Amino acid sequence: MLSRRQLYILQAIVDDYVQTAEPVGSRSISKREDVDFSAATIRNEMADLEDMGFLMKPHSSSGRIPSHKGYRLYVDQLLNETDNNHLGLITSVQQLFDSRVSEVEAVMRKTAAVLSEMTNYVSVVLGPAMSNTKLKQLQIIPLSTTQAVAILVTDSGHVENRTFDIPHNMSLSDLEKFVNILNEQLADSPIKQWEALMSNEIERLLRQHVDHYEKIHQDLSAAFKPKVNEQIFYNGMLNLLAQPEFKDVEKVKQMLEWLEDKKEVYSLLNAMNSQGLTVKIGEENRFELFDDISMITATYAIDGDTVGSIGLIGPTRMQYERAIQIITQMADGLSTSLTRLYRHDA
Amino acid sequence: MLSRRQLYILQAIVDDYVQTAEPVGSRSISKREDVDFSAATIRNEMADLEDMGFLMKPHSSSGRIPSHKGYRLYVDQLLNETDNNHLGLITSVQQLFDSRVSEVEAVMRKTAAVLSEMTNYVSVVLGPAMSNTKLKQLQIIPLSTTQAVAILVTDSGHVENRTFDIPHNMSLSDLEKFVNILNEQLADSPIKQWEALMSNEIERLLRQHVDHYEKIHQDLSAAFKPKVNEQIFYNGMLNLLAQPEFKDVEKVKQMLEWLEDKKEVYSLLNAMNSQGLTVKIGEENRFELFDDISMITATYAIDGDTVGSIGLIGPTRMQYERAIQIITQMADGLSTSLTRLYRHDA
DNA sequence: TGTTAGCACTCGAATATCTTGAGTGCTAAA
DNA sequence: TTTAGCACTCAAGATATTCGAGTGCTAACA
Repeated sequence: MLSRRQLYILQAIVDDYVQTAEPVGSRSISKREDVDFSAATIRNEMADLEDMGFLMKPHSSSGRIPSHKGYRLYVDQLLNETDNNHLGLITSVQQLFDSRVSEVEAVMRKTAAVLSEMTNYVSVVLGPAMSNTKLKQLQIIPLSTTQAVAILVTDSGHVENRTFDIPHNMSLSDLEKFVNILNEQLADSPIKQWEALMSNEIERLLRQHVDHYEKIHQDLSAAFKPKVNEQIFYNGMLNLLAQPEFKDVEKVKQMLEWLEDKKEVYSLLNAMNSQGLTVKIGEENRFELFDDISMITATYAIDGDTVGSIGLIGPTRMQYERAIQIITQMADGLSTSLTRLYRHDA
Repeated sequence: MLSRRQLYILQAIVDDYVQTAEPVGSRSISKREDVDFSAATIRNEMADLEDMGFLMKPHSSSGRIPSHKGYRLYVDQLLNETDNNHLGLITSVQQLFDSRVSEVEAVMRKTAAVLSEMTNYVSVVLGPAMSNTKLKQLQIIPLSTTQAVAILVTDSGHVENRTFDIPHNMSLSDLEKFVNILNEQLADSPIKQWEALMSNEIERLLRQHVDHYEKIHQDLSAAFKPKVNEQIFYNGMLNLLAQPEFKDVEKVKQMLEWLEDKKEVYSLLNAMNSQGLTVKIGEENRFELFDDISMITATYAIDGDTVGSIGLIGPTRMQYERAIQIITQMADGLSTSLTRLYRHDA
């Protein structure tokens, strides 16, 4: 068990290092006002903390930097004690959501923007999983004799559209019939049940009422399949470049490559989905490449159901306290905002 | 006027330097098979070329590199002479457009992706100016008693949607009337004329048939105003990082910042809009920051009318010949593909 | 007159050497 | 248990050294 003093020293080192990105020496700590023990004492404590694995030295005669284990302790134990309410932040976050943005996508984008702007880290926002939304209306608008647009509107106000070629042997009235049937049958059923519904009754109905159904089905099935994949929004990648840990172009490249491959980010974020606030430090992360990168995630909910998550990516040397405050606030605000947006059944 | 031999040497230097990014010395040129004059001769010629401003030395005892003027000459005179048809390229570019992608946005994205993949430079694609497209249909789909989605479909198959709050004092039947009037009046008129139309007859009609028009107008005008601003698609920013001219993080940062501010890129691309193929070398560019960056742009057209442009951004030390070939092909393919997409009046 | 070989000279880049100072660990005394 | 003191370490920065690719110039040659 760590003594009060040891905790103090660990905290001091993390705080210092987070700010300066330089190893922290015993003297610099002993100079603090509220420290009444000497540098030598601190050195002894440091040595102990190092033995326990909370600190490291970049080289044998340098100051200490926190190890991952050190950060972990800091985040888990030292942060909880601190006051979690810097009022300035809260209000400014809440303002964002009060300005009643009414498109889901706009809200997500804005969230990402604010998140990265406030923290100077990279923000990732995973759009809400739409699997529970229901079809509100399906609409076909012909553009010409050969092409038409299919428009899917969900009860959340999410709109998807796809241009498609009208199959040769399909008349306009056929098309209308086709759409009507789909509309009647699928309206108000959750998108995730479509596949199942489709293959049963509906298929029978269609086959019965629409000529050349088989052929048409092939051509159109793609157009009417909603993409359920949630979108990912980034913001503030440039912030990363300002950090000294990215002074090497090669690393920047790796990082950007990793971010560009959204699949990876997606699965990482998704994995955190049921866990509320999460702090992954350094190699705890899946992405082994980045030893000195941490990631904080938080989830947001609609009507109490967790539907997505937002994240912050920064150096392990991160302002955890501030970042956690901000991301928590954002997640809360996002939840409120989305719940309001989705609640049409008033 | 430059002699044949001087042109040859200039070309050799550009070609070499483009590949290696290292200053080119006289000996390395004299070693070429088709060179039957000595290094000393080349040195003399080089000195002359330098006097004329086509070459530079990074320092007094190094090999030569092309100056902007040198690149300019290379692009303007030396490239035109060469065979412009490496068959391999052309077919592979054309294939892309044969695969009948049917969403405009998808085509633009794909264009950007292919462009950067083939060249290893950054590609910029400016979406087609939609000012000539016409409204096909305007549709309102209520989500609840308080919210609805407005959907605009243009004759090009472009769909835009916006969620909005239904004004308190507006009944559903009012809303329907409202939409019907707009539909009747605006259908088949080009989007750019909307503003004008709106403020005249239509406003009168609306005022006549819809209660509380003034108040409603305020709330809804935003929802029905199409954003005409063309989209910008990038691709291949990572390619840049591989270039030695970007080994400095600071510069990478500047570049990404510049690209992120789409306004600038937009205006630059837009300025090129009426000029077909364009090659801007180094400081000829508006963006003075980047002395060693070149930009190639080409325009594409729908039915013969230029509607947008695509660009490639790379180091001044660029494979101009190849890049020009590729971008030209892409622009052509894009024109064909879009013309086909927009031509519904068959 | 144009071309070439030869040679002294230049200068960046890579490498080695020196210096400095922040920081440590250990010891011995308070 | 704490602290002062001191020898020791090592990265980082400053200087010096070496190396070689490349130049310009001169003089000889065709």
